[in-house]
Amino acid sequence: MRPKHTTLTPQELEIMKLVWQRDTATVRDIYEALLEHRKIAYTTVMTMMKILETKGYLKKRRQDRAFVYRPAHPKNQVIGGMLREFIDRVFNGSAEPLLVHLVKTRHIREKELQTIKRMLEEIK
Amino acid sequence: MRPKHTTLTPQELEIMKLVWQRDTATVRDIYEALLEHRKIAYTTVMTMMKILETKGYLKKRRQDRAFVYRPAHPKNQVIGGMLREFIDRVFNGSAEPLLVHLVKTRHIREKELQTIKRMLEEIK
DNA sequence: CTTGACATACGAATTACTTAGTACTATAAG
DNA sequence: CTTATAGTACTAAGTAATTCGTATGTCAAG
Repeated sequence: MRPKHTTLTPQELEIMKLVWQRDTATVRDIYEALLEHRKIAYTTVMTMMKILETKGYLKKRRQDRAFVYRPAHPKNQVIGGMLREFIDRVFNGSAEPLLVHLVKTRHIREKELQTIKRMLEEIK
Repeated sequence: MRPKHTTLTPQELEIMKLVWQRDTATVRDIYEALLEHRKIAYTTVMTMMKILETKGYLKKRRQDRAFVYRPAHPKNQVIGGMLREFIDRVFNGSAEPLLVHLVKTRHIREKELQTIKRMLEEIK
């Protein structure tokens, strides 16, 4: 048996990103946005958004004939959860080895270091 | 159709971690290690390791009656790939918003900042 | 030689994820 | 009123991931 994803699956995430961007969106809105990047059927988007609703990531409200969806949780919270899950699964819960990778692959450079410094200062 | 995972799935990762730890391992080695944390069948482990071999993550060699497996690629390389895929998928390829999350959730503190600083110095 | 332990090979079952087709309904245009 | 349009509901189907059972073979102990 395959264990259920506790966080967003790749396709779900793709849709959620678009909804967060718009704050409210219809199936058609998302369908058209996705179409710019790849072939996809309208009903596929509908199914995904229905799933996202039953999973508690989207709320819907009827407006005229169509449903208008909006995020049930802020982006930061959901993405944060995904990051936490990733760190737990891949790095056994500690961020430091993750940082090592980021530095060695040059994802972190001086610029990003300044960002971190500034943020740490602000928190204090 | 669901796109094929280019990186390790959760269960595959769990096994790979144990193999990297040991450098070489038999199905029985991994089976016993996994058993300490959860109920699992011997053949399940065998199947997973066979899959990992066909996917190119493990190499096997017969020794007496059993196969001895060893990693086909260093841990750093594979984990690095997973991290890259995650950053691409979740943060559209840029590490900075990831860092923002790490700071805000207190995964990065002064200690980790020093680590980064030191590593950046060494690379220069 | 027989039997038990242990290994692999093969295949099946279940659930999740992803995609999309068909049927039906309601509104709007002519 | 009829028809085209646009929406939802329902169903189905294919692939991937995960788990494990059964069949089979080999070796060593008694």
